Amino acid sequence: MRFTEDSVSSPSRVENQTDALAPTRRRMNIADRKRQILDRAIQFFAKYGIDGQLRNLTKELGVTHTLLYHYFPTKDALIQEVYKEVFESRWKSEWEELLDDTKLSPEEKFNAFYLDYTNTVLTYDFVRILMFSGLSDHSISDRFFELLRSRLLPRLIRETRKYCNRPVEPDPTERELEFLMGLHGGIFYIGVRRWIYGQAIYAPSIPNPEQAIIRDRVQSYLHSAKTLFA
Amino acid sequence: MRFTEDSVSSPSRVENQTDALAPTRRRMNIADRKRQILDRAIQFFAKYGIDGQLRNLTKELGVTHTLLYHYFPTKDALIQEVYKEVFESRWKSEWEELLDDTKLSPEEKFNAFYLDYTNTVLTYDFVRILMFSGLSDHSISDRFFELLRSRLLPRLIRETRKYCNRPVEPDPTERELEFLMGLHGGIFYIGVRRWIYGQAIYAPSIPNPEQAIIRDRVQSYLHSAKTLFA
DNA sequence: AGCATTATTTAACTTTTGGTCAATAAGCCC
DNA sequence: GGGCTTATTGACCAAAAGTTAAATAATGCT
Repeated sequence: MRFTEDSVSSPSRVENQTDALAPTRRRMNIADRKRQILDRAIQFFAKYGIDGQLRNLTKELGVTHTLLYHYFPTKDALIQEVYKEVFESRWKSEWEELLDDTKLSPEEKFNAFYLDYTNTVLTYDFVRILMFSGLSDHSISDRFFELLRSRLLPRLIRETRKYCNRPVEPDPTERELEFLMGLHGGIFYIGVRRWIYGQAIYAPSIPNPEQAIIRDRVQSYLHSAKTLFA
Repeated sequence: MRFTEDSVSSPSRVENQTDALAPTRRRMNIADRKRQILDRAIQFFAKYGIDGQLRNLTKELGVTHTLLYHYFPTKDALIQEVYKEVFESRWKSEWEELLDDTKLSPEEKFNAFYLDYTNTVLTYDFVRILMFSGLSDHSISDRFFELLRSRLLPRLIRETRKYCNRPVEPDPTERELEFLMGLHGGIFYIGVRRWIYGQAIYAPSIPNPEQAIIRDRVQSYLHSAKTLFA
């Protein structure tokens, strides 16, 4: 009922065709077709949620919904592959390298990391599918947060401490982590506002607004950490 | 398919009954029943989303799904009432009064407001239904954000400026608003983590953790605003 | 050109699910 | 306690939506 899928795009089969009139049909390479289905499924489920109907998804592709069963045994299997694709294949190992770089200052690292994180993760597909999956079963989204928790947060805390001229050794305290989550959540919320609540974020008066926003918040976070954990 | 509703609670009709054996049934006062349905519907749709099935909802109430149509003309009408209830009846006019209070310092106002806001708005029902509604059609959640934008944000910016000893008159700049949204989003993200991603927030090592977390972040926000907008 | 393979479609099945309506019975009034 | 009102139910409908199986035809190979 919700997530209406009325205005799906037309079949659009007439592409790269010599004869534009003939209803050019089928026979696509199996790997390409699977790839095409998966790509479209990501957009589709991001838009309509996992309750979106297969018949509408395939209508966007210009094929019959039964064709899906040639590539995925069940709808749920397709969705699992969508999750896998979105959550796992978007993780950048460069982030860890960046945060471990010895030539950058903590502030530079924070700025660079969160700018790239924003551009990579805070996309329409990612934010919405993460939200849909969390709402239905957070065991799926857990895998992504586990990466965050184990790979990124410790490094960000370490850099915070370096910025504050504090010793790096002991494990992050809960208070430190929560304070960091304030920054992190505030940035993630940018994606929520934009892609879920449909709010325009970009302030026209600010040049390069995304970067400026992050810069303000990072500076605030680091500066406050100095006084907060003194 | 998603949002499985298998483990719904049993009918549980045997309550406040003299004869516990007899399958005690029907005839509830019409206002009470409607109230009861609405309350349960809020919980239900918060848990399973608006695609949750009426038969499962009424199973939790111990009645047939057709009974709903005695109180609500259609499923959508019920959902609209759920939205109305969740979004409109939880708005506290006290928040505006609190922020306008002349006897409190800006910092006290921020702390008191966000603590109460957290306890009122960042509930299971509210956060999830806001998210579900945003994902399906943000025209609904817009109403809530409009309240936020027109009633709360200007006051929070005003208090920020007072804290910074800056003039209150001109309209909030986009940079100021975005910086405030960093705080606000970080706090809302507490609810997202807890109620959508199922993550435990509370740090056992911190006494009264919710208040402490907010205090840290508010102090950071205000303090940074001073240097940021100098 | 003809044939074999198999991607794709057509038709059909099944379950789910919102919704309707007549039948039933709980509670109230006299 | 008999009857009236109406809350509640049970049987049923139709459309939606996942899934299956057989039929069709595009493509590659020889």
